Amino acid sequence: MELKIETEEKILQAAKTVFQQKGFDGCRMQDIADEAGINKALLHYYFRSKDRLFDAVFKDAFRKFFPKVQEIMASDITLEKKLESFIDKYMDLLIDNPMLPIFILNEVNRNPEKITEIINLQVINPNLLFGSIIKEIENGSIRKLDPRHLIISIIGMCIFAFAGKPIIKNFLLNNSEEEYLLFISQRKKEITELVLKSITNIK
Amino acid sequence: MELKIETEEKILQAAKTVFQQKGFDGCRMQDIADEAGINKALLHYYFRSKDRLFDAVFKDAFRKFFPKVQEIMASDITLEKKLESFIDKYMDLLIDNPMLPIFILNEVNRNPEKITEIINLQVINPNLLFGSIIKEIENGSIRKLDPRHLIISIIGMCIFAFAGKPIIKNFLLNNSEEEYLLFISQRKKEITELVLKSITNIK
DNA sequence: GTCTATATGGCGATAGAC
DNA sequence: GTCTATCGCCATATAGAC
Repeated sequence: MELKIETEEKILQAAKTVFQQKGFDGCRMQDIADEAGINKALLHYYFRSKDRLFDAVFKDAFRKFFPKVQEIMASDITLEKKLESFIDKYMDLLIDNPMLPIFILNEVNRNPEKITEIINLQVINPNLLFGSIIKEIENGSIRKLDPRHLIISIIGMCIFAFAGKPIIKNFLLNNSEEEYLLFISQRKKEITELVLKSITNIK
Repeated sequence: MELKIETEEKILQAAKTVFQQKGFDGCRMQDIADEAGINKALLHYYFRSKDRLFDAVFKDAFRKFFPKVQEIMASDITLEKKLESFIDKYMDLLIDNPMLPIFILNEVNRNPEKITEIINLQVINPNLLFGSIIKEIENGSIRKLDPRHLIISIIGMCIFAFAGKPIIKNFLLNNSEEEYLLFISQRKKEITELVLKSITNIK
């Protein structure tokens, strides 16, 4: 029935919202039922247990956490453009899903074994990007650096602006939501500038 | 009595360990009692409630999360040396407390009001560092940039190496703990290099 | 498929003996 | 100060009517 599918989708959507907000341990099945506007028993009818419902949500979120960068990386633009494009797309993703980083990082640290299962589903090929970077190093067009560290640095700079929101807001921005939004809107440019400056080969 | 103090300290130590590992919601009073090698009722005898015990642990952790940088920033060394010294000390702190970032970030996001209470205890003066940076910009010795973004970038780069450990290990380092430790040991130098390159004023 | 009612277990907290 | 035993509640999960 269409109604069946609609309900299942409604549950997944509600679960996504509540799990991301409160985390697995802090979330109650009742919270999800309320958010979905249905009864608690229906959750178990569709997903059998809290764990299974969580898995469905988590796998989706985890996939999203790693943006589709294959097209960017495979394309024929300069490394600078690739990095700029990556930061641009990743920040957009985080703006739309501000709780995603803290959600993923938290669950993955509380339950590190889980990630090992998921990795099999998730075919990520960092070598495409790494190859791009190494080539530029050999060209001499950027300075010698470890591509893995560069990527981790970029992701860290993007993520912390969101995972650290309450801290940033309080200590740096007078606890003003408005100033925080402004800060986030500047962030793309600031990160891109920082990264591009940092990889230049001028001594 | 000395015994009293010893027990209280034992509880705090155990609570710190377990809360950081599992988070407030995922942690059970029984877990802490086990870790401390005492009875569950004793926890309530000393700290009355889970909330109060958590507050004691959290305040301590939060204070630690912001390293004492006053001396560094107030000293008479170059900005480059200041940043290098900050990264050095902060990374050392995180190496000793690898779960600290995910713990703080998680709790602060789940309960953003809490930070507003704590901020009153915590006198942080970012202006000391910011002033240092702004002066160098006016000197023309570093490029024009927003000091706030620079700091958030540095902290993000440091933190993500730890908060993202399971992900980094799995996707970048063949799930090898040994390689991860190596990666962390290189990280100080990589971040410092990246930061110092990024702020230079050469076009 | 969706609901109400309930079983079952676990957790925070307290009472009370020693 | 430290323990055992227990209360009272709340969360997951199921039974069963509609």
